[in-house]
Amino acid sequence: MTTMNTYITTPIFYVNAQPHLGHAFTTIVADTYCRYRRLCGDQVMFQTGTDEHGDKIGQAAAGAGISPREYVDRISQMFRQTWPLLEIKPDNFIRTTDPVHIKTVQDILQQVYDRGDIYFSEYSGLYCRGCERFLTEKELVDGKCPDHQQAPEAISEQNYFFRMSKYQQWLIDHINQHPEFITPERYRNEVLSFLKEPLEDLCISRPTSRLTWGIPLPFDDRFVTYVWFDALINYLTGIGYPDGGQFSRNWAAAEHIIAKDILKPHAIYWPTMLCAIGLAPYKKLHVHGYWNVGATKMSKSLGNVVRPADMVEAYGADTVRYFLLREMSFGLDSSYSADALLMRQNSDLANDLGNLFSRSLTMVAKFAASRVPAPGAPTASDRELRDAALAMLDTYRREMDNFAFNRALAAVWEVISRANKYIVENAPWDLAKDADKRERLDTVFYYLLETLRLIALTIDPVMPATAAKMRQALGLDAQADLTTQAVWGLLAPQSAITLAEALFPRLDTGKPKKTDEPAQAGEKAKKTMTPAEKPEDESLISFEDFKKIDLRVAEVVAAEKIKKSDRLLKLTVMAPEERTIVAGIAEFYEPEQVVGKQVIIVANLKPTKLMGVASHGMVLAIKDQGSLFLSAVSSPVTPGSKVS
RNA sequence: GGCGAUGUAGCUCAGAUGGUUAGAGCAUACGGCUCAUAUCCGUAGUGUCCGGGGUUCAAUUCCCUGCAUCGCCA
Repeated sequence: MTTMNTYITTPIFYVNAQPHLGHAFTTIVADTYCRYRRLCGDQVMFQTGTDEHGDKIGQAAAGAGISPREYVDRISQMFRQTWPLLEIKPDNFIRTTDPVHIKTVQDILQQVYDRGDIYFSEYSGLYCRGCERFLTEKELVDGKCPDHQQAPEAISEQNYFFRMSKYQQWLIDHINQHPEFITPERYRNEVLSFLKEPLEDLCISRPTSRLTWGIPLPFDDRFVTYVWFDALINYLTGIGYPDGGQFSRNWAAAEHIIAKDILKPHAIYWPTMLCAIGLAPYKKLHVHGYWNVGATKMSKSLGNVVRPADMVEAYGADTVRYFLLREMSFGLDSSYSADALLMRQNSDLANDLGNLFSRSLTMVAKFAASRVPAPGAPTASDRELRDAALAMLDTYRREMDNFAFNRALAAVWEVISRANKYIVENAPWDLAKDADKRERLDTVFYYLLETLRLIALTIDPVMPATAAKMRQALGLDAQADLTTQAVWGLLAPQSAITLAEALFPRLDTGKPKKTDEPAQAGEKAKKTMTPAEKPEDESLISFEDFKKIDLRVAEVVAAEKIKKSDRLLKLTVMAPEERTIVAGIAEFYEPEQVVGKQVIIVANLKPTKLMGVASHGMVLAIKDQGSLFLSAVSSPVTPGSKVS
């Protein structure tokens, strides 16, 4: 049997913001899928990394008063340090500032240029610095970029263009001939519908007069490379293109995992670029949806960003991984909330799986001297449990192959539920009282332990630490393997099992267990209140309340007066992402006085419109005897730093 | 404005080439067990399957239309 190769990538993440839930999800999916493929015996290569060039990076670095190099090193490091917290183990972490990547990008540009697929042309239009691209008139709302609330600048410039249009028909044919090229189907349809209109050529350069933080074009040093053309090539660089040992084998097996916001570059720019380079397109593109936070979108400018490190600290890596994969139907949006996570933790993990594991092992310890007993002849109940577990393995594999992690996990949990039922059906505690029923008891335990073994096997890619604990308690090899271990009856009778700690704690939901009568509920609330926090505390807030306020340092990079308003200034700040904040300080500050200042902002205030300008946050200022002073930072810090 | 998707129990969602009682989990109520992390098992519900019209013996499922939400495009 030949070994299958799998090459999985996440996007390289843009270092203009710290890692958040969205980044974490993509990377958890990639890691889980990689672990799953390894379990199936594949040779797997898993790559993630950071994207570090472009306008916004240059600006953010300037805003922080450090060099772009220092800036990208800092943020890239945050990504690199986040993944181990989530039990994510990439084989390669690539950075677009790596010398080998820069060289590869230049080689490819030269090659495509030499073939005549890059040409020089003049372009004039409205350029939005926030988007780092030209906008069409129709995209503007009130003359401004709808995403950045900024009037674009009219720019006329010469640039290099990639003949993307030349490959349009080829791409349409390729997608039609390969139904699984882009999945789920909704995104494939979206791309095909986009391709019904003529494709424009892609501008792939930026003049150094406007941007220097990028890869110089090899054939014209007055320009640097457009970030997407630079970034996408990471997928090749990371596996040794053009002649690294494993390149061709890995490239044929390339599967990219992305969120839906970067569908176009991956589904359109990238395949046409590959075609121009003379390479086959990647094998598959897997597109997932967004995580909303509660009922609203998670966005940098709303300031409701969920940080993976915080989640892990609160719930543990396995719970976070399980929750995200169980809750999201791949391709669709889902919403994250602490409540939903607690529900999963308590119901699925602590009550169902954790308790099943705990009660089973305790009973084997108590009634079978911590040894795996030898099974006797199976009854209908035994066979039913075994068949359910074996059938689950098939469903599990099918759904995992399909990226339907939620369904794969649902199938596993059906067996967990089935096993809990099996215990009640067979009541081992009763069997244990009767010496004549010894064989029956042994059989029940054996079937239970085998089921747990198979459960541990299937959850291994999703919850590696938990699976390892289970395997250890069951006295199994550390190495899980779906190709050899997904059969019934592998546990050796007489082998020892060891009691383990509870797999998952039950967490306090912060709600009373039952909804009592209103009066009683009040009574209860009183009881749980400590004397110290009783009556007079209405004007005091708890530390929990305080923690809700996301205070950060922001650096003002631009400021302008808002017409028809005496009091309002429109500020553009980096915190660390760019956002617009309207501040009522115009009576005290001229726009040019505030640019460059670092101030403290409330970053998670609900956005509001003031004089027609959307404001994403609030600048803190001090009022004193009719004057007003902006909050200040005692020494320069990285924009976006938390204040607490 | 164009194209597309979605709208099912309190919540999150599944589902049927149209056919007698429309499902799961969570939440709720009641009952049972005691091995177990006050866990587990059982029972009980509740739904104008978004509104309106049409096709049909029969539609929640097909068609049209309206409303709502969302996505892509312009």
